[in-house]
Amino acid sequence: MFSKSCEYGLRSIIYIAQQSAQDSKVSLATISEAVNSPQAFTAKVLQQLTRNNIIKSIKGPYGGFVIESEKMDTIKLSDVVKILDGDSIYTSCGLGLNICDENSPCPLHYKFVEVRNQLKELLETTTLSMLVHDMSIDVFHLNL
Amino acid sequence: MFSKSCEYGLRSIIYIAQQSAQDSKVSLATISEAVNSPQAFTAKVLQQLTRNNIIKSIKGPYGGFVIESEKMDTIKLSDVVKILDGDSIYTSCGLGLNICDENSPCPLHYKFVEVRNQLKELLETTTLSMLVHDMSIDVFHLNL
DNA sequence: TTTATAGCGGATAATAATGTCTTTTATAAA
DNA sequence: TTTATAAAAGACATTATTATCCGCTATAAA
Repeated sequence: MFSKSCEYGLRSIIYIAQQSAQDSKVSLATISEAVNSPQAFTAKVLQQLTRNNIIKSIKGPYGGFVIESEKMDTIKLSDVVKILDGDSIYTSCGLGLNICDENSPCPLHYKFVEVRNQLKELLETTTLSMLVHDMSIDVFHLNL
Repeated sequence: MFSKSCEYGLRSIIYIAQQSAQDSKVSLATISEAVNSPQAFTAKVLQQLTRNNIIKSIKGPYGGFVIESEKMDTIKLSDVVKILDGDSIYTSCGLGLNICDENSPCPLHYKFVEVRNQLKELLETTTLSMLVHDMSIDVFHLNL
């Protein structure tokens, strides 16, 4: 479904969001430990999210990553996916055709559109604050 | 979504099904031309489908690939996907976790299950005969 | 101001996916 | 039986993805 970069990015950002909601910033080491992802590789992913103003990085001792609280309910999962994987998962043809739309559909087009749209809907309607507030951390995990 | 192998495999098998329905077998060269896929690579994919008894290959002059007519309505798209990509697309966690189910869900689990199930449903309920009979070849294409 | 810390950036390595080429095997037709 | 044809099989090449390493930069605390 998603690339490893995107999987690590999504897990990381959900974790950072949970921690930022409690006013605690988290280091790369803490994040990669918490979401069970390779540290150096995760660093690259977080750099991309930082450059794109999704998260804020703080250098130096006691540094780490945070998400500013006012951004929590504007950042959607689709923003993260778009940065890390592009939006081809929910725009491109299931059979891999370059041209496939209403006007010139592949045999699976109409059925595929439904699946794609449901995924798109899911990613575009889920904000970080929803993931932080609607879910108890006891029930939902990020690291197995 | 799917690997290139799987995309080529699906396009090829739909094309072979359409031709077999008209009692004409098709060569690798014809197939890769018709579905716009790299010939040698497509050969490997078709070999896998042959070994798994999805299609039948005929060697020698005037040889090629066919699908036996009685198989047309038992072969589902999910069979092809399973052989070429496994079934992880509609079984595995969106965040890439190894353990993620009802008992131990990731934060996206319940929403993801819906998308996965819709995809699963699509692949498991679409047979080759459906794709051959319900669709005019004039409207639906396989090669752009 | 010095020092230790933690993220940044670039280079490099390992692995997997994608794609090609060449030889062998089966077979239909002459 | 010979010959031409087309798929099978295995080796090889290329590219993309995933992953690691190291020196650099910023910064908080002593």
